Amino acid sequence: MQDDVATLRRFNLAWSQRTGVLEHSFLGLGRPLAASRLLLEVGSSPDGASVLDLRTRLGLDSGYLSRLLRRLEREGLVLTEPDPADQRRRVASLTEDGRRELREIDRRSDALASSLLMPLTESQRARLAEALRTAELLVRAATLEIGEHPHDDPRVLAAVGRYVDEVADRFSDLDGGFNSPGALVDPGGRYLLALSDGVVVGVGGIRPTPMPDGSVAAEVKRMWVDPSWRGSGLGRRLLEALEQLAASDGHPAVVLDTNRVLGEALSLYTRTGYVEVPRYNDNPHADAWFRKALSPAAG
Amino acid sequence: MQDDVATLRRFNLAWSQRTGVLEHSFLGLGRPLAASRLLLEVGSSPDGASVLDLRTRLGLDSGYLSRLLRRLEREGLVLTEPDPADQRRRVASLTEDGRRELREIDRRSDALASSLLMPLTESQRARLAEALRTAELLVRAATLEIGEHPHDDPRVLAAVGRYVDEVADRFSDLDGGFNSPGALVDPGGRYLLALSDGVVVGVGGIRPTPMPDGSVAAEVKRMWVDPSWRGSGLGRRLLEALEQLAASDGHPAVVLDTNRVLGEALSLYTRTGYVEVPRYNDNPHADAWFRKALSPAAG
DNA sequence: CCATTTATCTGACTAAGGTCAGAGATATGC
DNA sequence: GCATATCTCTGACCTTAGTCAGATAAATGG
Repeated sequence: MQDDVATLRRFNLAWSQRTGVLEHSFLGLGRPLAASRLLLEVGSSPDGASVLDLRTRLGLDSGYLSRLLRRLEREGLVLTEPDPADQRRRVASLTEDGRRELREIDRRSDALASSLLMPLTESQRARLAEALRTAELLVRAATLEIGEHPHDDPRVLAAVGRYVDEVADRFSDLDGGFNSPGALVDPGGRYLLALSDGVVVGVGGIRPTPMPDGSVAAEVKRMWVDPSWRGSGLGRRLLEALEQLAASDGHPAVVLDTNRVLGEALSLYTRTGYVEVPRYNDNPHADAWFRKALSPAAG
Repeated sequence: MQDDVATLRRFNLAWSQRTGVLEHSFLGLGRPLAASRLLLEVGSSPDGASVLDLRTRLGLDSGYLSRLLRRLEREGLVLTEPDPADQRRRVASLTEDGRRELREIDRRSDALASSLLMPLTESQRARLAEALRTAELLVRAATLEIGEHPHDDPRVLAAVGRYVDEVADRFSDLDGGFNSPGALVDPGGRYLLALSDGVVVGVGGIRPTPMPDGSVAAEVKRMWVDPSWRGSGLGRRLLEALEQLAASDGHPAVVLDTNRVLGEALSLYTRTGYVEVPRYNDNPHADAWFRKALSPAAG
């Protein structure tokens, strides 16, 4: 661990010395860094962003943000108009000049990144890119936020939708039951989202389910991990968080069904203490059923 | 290449968002960032640093630097005294309090790096550290400076010394000829250093050498790459730079001797166009001799 | 309809970061 | 020994970054 800390710090020093330039190149366009960042943020959503939105995303004081916006307006790069739905709010969007400016910033950042890669051979570049991909995934994994969200949160619905799309791809005979949006999430269930920089990269839910013996257990449903996040241990963390949720609801056990085609999932369950049990439901796409008892103290 | 540029930029964004905090934690000690950086820089050399030195290393305006130093002096963290060798100059060094403060900054940086690694499993941490090591090596390789330095530059002598130590380890019967410092570098030779952040990570030289056929060729001598830099392509780049140097001196060819024990070196030579030739000197530790003709236009 | 809350903006203020023009002292070249 | 260059410092000045206290206008709850 101490070695890893030293490695991280050494890397960070070397990296920031070389890419600090990259950040400051925004200043090369004769604009303070904060203004450039704001321009980027306004441009990140195609239909503009509300001032409130920008404030939370950039973490700026409202007075400061207001002045920065005035500056970009004076430069003719953004346009702010009242929000028709709520006249107190204002939405900022890029002008044509603003979009051009954004492309220029993008071009410069690309050029700088290119100049850093240029001295390397093809195979070195590939090794570097691979290392950076790995490092990014793991650093994101380390700063992931797993939290509960209401069943009707649009992000929950969207994530479950992606889960269903994937399942539908694997079991092509499956379509009927999933076509109505209401069937995707259970209003009686509780859902967790894994967010990385505000982007949903994983979802999972539990819902109370009657067992053949008359008891009620928490059933894990709709567990999905973004393809680019597989192998990062996120599935395991989601599962553990769901188990905690179930325990805090007083459930004696967690159950789930799966299909043996999904090898990774199967091995996750057995590795984390699940034991195979007889069929407890009539899901036609399942061919394996698991159960894990929860310690009553937990939660 | 375009993909690699995008990967680099994505990584940089994710990384700087998470470690910007790390930088700003210096502010946590109630001191502006510039003052903390100055403190670090003063502390980096045990005997203190001249104001001139600090100015070039940090790239600061002399007036600004002066004020920052006064501030640290007021806080009792550094002490500046006139340089006995040149009374115009002043050298800044840490006080006992300054060293304590530096340790505190170090401790905090460690704690922050730890907190980033904490959520990861042991194996994830190891993977991340490995990726960061690779990325650091390659990024350093991309920003390496290879340049000529006088044969009596102390850094050249030190680097050649390390080369000799290593050779002496491999050929234990070798000691006599190398013991006098003067024998290590040839005043008639030209030497290249590879510098990463000012640290020597490789060396190589050429010197005119008479060939059996009466012509004179440039002989590559004292080529050495820091162990942590092997596999980064540095050897090849040094060799190419030496060839350019030889060509600019008007030499028709580059020659070198080596020993078959040094497999990596051997394969570098054959890969880059060297062909084996008969013995051209009486080096008792060599058992292979190579030659590469230079195109007269080059240089 | 009125009190309260919400969203944005303006004005006043502060610290940080940095530049520029000399002043003053010391070293160096001739 | 004198002109010139070098090194550090102070004073004046500027922009950037950010905070805080209201003012204003629109929405919301009752």
